[in-house]
Amino acid sequence: MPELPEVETVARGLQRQIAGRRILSITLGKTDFINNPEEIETELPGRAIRGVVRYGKFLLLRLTRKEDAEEIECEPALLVHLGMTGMLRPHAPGEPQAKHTHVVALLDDGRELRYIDPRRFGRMAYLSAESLREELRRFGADPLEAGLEEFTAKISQKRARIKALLLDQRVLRGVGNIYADESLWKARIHPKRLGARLRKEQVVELYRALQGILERAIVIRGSSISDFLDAEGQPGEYQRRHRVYGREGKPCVRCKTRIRRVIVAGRSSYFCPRCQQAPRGGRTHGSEARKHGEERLKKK
DNA sequence: CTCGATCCCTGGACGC
DNA sequence: TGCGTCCAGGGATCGA
Repeated sequence: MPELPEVETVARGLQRQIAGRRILSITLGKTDFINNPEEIETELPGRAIRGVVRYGKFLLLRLTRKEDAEEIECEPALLVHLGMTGMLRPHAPGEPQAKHTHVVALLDDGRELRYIDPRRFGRMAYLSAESLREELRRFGADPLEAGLEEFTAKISQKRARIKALLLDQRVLRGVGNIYADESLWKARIHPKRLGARLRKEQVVELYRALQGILERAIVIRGSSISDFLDAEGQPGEYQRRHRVYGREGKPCVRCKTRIRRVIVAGRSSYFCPRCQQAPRGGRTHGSEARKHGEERLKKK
């Protein structure tokens, strides 16, 4: 499942592999995950891929054409979200086409840039420079670029659960379920704690944990779960370093307590019930606070 | 503002 | 071996 480290890995690989190549033609398969398939077909051929960068969990392929002015400002781009199972990488000429190949771009060196996505949870859109700017405005700070002050402000002003905040792309862009759980475990914070109720030191811990984990994961090319491969067809290694994600019932590597799984923000959330203390009281039905309140009423 | 529920989609795991 | 069923999950959307 491509999150920030996986998408970063793919972006770097694509940059190495296809930057500078010109697109000769486009062949589309299923297009229900593409905003504007007609424009992809008409606008991409003839354009060169100037560069590939990551933006949150998106891949941004900057496209250029001789007629385009020199300034990057007016260059259009292809925005790609890999969803759960999306893969984007160049294939050698004649390599058999995998099932669920939905977009094929023939490059000027004979290779084919193919988008493969069995579940089609991915997204693709061809955007003008202007609509691209507008689109990207909706997202929060990059967790690797954000300073501690910005991170603290984003987290401690919200009353939502910390797990929901980490997953919310308007708050921070690029964090997904795996790295949210791993960071919370490392910082010893329960996923249901409210952002605004975290102590300052906990926010600092979380900030460091998140950055450290993301950076480490990028170095070893991300986590390969459900067949994730990067732009060079290589799997990542970070899944071997998962401390909580997917480890329900197994002992916490810090304290041996069984890892538990709960649903937070609609996602499986793995945590250690001992290292990551559940919030007191809270507003989940029948809380301690309410019971005390009722008792006090009876006394009076 | 924040929540949960629902939908999208397919492959893989599991039970019989 | 072959069914059927359930589940995974990012994001959009909707109603509470």
